[in-house]
Amino acid sequence: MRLLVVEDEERLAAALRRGLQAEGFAVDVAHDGQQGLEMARHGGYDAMILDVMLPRLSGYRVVRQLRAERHWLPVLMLSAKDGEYDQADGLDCGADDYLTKPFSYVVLLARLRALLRRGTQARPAVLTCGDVELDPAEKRVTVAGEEVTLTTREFALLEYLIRRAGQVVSKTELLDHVWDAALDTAPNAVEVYIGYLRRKIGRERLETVRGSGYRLAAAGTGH
Amino acid sequence: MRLLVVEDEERLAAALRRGLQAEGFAVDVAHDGQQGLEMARHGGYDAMILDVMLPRLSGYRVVRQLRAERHWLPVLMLSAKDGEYDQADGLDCGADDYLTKPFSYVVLLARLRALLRRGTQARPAVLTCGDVELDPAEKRVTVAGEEVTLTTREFALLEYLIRRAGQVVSKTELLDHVWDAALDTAPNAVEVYIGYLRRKIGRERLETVRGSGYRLAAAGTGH
DNA sequence: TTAGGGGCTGAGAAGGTGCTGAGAGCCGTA
DNA sequence: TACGGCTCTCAGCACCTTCTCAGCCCCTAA
Repeated sequence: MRLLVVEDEERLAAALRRGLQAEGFAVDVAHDGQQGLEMARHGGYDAMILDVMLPRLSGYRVVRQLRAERHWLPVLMLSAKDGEYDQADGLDCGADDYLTKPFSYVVLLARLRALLRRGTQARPAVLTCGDVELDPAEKRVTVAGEEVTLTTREFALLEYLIRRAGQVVSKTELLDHVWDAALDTAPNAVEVYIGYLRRKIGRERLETVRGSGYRLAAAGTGH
Repeated sequence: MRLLVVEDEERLAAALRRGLQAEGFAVDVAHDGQQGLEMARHGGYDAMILDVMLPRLSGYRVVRQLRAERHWLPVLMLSAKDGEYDQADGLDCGADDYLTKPFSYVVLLARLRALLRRGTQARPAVLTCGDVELDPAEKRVTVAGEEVTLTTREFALLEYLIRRAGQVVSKTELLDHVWDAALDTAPNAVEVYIGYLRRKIGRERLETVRGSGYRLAAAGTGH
C-alpha cells in the first residue's frame, strides 16, 4: 500500500512518515499543495493524507482539482481548524474523510484502514453494462458504440438501473429514486418509461421480472 | 435517496427524521437493533445511520451481522462514548464512518453526503444447496448451472426451503411464511406449488416426509 | 387384503400484472 | 400564436399467476 502525505509542518510530516512506515505502508511526502497535486495526478497511490492549510494551493483546492480530473483516490483530510463548517466543506468538496488536529494516531490509522478497505473503484466516470455505456457527467449514452439520445427522465431511469445492473429493481424503488418522492406518480408511468427505454436501447437488454420489477441484463449473463 | 435511522432516543430520532426529511431524504426509523437489522436486511436503503448503544442488539453487532450477510449499504455510526478506541472498533467492525455524540447536524449531513457519493458496491449473498443456487437480490435461480425461471410464489417457496435446507419444513410453516398470513389458503396450495417446483428444479431435489412436511435435499445427496 | 388418510396433479375460474396507443397538459422556441 | 418535445394518465388488451376442486395414487396399519 502506497500513501501520499501532503503536509507542510516538518515535524508532523516526519512523524506521519515514520509511523505509517512502521505499519508497513510505503510513504511519500509532499510539502505544498501544488507538489501534492502533481504527485497525486501521477497516480500509483492507494490513498492520500492531505492537510487543509498548505502553501501554494489549499487542501480543498487539491481535492477539487483531482476530482474534476476524475482521479478518485481516497483522500483523508487533516485540519487545524475545528469549526464544523470546515468539516462540511472538506467533505463536500470531495474528500472521503476528515480529521481534526490534534488527532489521535489510533484514530488516523483506523480511518485510513476503513478508507483503504473501501477502495478506489467507487466512482467510475462511465457506467457500463454489457455494450451499454452511460456517462453521468456528460449525459451521454451509447449502445453497441452507437450514440442514443434519451430524455432527462429516460436517462435518470437508465442511470439508476445501470448502477444496479444485474439486480432486480422494483417499480416502487424506481418511483422513489428516479421520480420525485414528493409527487406521487402512478406506477404505470414506470411501465411507460420502461417501454420507451426498450425501444431506444433494445428490447432484450431490459428484462421484466414479473411481480418484482425490472433488471438490466448484466454483462456476460449466460442465456 | 432513502435512509434508515436506528436510534432509540425518541427525541434524537424525531429530530433526525425531521431534519433529514427537510433535506429531501426519505427516512425510516427503527427503535432497536433487532428491528434495524431486519429493516436494513430488507434493503431499499441508500445509507443507514446507526446508534451504537441500542436495546436488544448493539450497533456493532448490527453492522457485523449485515456485513456477514453481504449487505454493503453505507453505515454511519453514532456513539455517546468518545474514547478513541471505540472509534477504531466501530470502523474496524465494518462501519463506513463514525460520529461522536453530541455531534453537529451540519457535520452529520456532510458526512452522510460523502457516504452517499461514495455509493454502495453491493454484492448480496447467494443461497446454495447442492447444485441449486438462489440469488435473492437478482431473483435468479440456477440448477446445475442452468437458469430456471420461477414465478414469485415459487421463488418465495424455494427461498424459504433453501434457507432451511436439509430440515423438514411443515406445510403450516410454509403457509405461515411463504403465503400471506392474513389470507387463509388451503394447505393443498402448498402441495400444488411443491409440484410446480419439482417440475422446474428436478423431482429428486425436494423430498416429501410423509405426515411432516418437505425437505430440500442437502448438499452431497448423490451417492 | 382392504380401508382410510395423506399427497399429487390436471383442469379451469378469477383476478392480477404489464404493455401499448392515444392524448392532455405544460413549457420552451420560432 | 403555433409548434414540437417531454411527461404523465388513461383505458383496453393479452397473458400470466394463483388458487380451488375433484379425482386418483400410494402408503400404512389393522
